[in-house]
Amino acid sequence: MNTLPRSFFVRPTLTVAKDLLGKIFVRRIGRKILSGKIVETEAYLHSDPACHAFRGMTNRNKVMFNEGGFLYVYFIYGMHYCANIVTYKKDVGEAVLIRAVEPIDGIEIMLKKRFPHGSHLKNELQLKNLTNGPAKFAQAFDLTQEHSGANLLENKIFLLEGGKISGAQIYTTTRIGITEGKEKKWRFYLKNNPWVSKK
DNA sequence: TCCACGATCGGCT
DNA sequence: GCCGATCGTGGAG
Repeated sequence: MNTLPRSFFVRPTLTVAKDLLGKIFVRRIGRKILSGKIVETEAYLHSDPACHAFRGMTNRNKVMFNEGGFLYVYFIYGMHYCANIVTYKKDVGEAVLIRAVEPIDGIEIMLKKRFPHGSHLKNELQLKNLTNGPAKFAQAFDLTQEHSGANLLENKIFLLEGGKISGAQIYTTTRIGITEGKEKKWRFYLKNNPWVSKK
């Protein structure tokens, strides 16, 4: 499978948000590999008040002003991290939030990250709860502030071409957890996928 | 300096 | 369906 090139990310953000569905997010920790198929995304454009970059560059959001193909991780609600993929051109300030993935490789490691005090039982509920939400995905893949700014064309955190996704498999709707720009239909997910966080 | 609030989750009713 | 946890951020003063 091919690694996604810079040119994939340096395109209009709504296009990238849709095209990211079905792609494989990969994180290498030493010799171990964690991977999952992206099943739910949200787009954040610089002209949109819900976007962190809306009011210009700050210390928190400066990573968003890179050209497409970098990771932007931020801390939210005093306890969670969320991971985004920077999109479009340098100095614009746009990104796509990864809201959910379907786990593929490294499920045992993800279980330990998500349920450090839990049992070893890998029941169906635990499997689903692994990555069916933006902060759950970040925790399962051990993505924190220190990974913000990572170049997705290097070999630690990167994306792979997955199977083909047709437009008919994609559902388009409004974004979650915001008060401004809530009418915009900039959330995309794969129909009938159990890991999608909210129908 | 201060302070309201958030791209959430999990537990409880 | 509702609510509490918990703190960084940035806008206001």
